[in-house]
Amino acid sequence: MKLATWNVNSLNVRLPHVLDWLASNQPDVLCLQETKLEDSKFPYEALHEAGYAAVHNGQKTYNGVAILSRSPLESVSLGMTGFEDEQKRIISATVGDVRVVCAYFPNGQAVGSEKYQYKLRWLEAFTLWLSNEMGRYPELVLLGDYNIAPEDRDVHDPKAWEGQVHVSEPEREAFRKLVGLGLYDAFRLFEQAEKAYSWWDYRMGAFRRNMGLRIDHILVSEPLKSACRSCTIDVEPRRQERPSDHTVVMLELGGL
DNA sequence: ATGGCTTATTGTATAAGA
Repeated sequence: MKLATWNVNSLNVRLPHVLDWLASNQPDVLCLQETKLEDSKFPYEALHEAGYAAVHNGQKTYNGVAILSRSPLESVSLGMTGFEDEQKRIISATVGDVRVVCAYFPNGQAVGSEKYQYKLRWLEAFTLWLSNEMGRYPELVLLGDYNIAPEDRDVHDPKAWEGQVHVSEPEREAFRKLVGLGLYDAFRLFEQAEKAYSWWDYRMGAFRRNMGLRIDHILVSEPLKSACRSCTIDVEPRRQERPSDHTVVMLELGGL
């Protein structure tokens, strides 16, 4: 079973990229973030023609998450309980025996800002909610744009980024608490090349110079840990014309 | 150098992303 996550930064703009990527890579599941579409504008038909069922939790202009799957998506749920939020950041569904949670974590804008406070509150509520979900669904995968680089090795220039949003200690602590529920960063289960990132700023030729952050992650629950066969970042989508600023992270699970 | 790109909005400048 092959699962992947991709913050597409507008599915309206990136639908051709997504269709190309699906055709080339044939994943079983693809999670999308920042679709920036109302549900009524979601391209169900084009994805169906490509062989994928889809569920979407979207809104105009901002946020929006979707799960695409070649096999049926069951027990779909939108958002999380215990946290009132207008922002559409979470969608979950069961595929086979695996619970798939697709999330677009808040950006946080700047340390100390209102959006940063919202990010920390959201993280606390999300961790509590996910803990309960893991009780209900032991085989769980959490894929998405976490907007947190968990360690300095996930940052191209840790000194320049020190204390900034995405790497600040409260955010990293929240990430560790999430992992502390009994999850594993699938990317770090395997030997990886140094300077592996999933996002690069559009400006300053950041991609060309590999000035990036690893902020898109796949966490797996304990019962799935031994099923992990590989976890890789596919930089190809970032090389294309008119790319998203994020690229794809992929997980292969065996024996499922 | 607080810029630098990209996207969306009933736009022609502003907000947001990371």
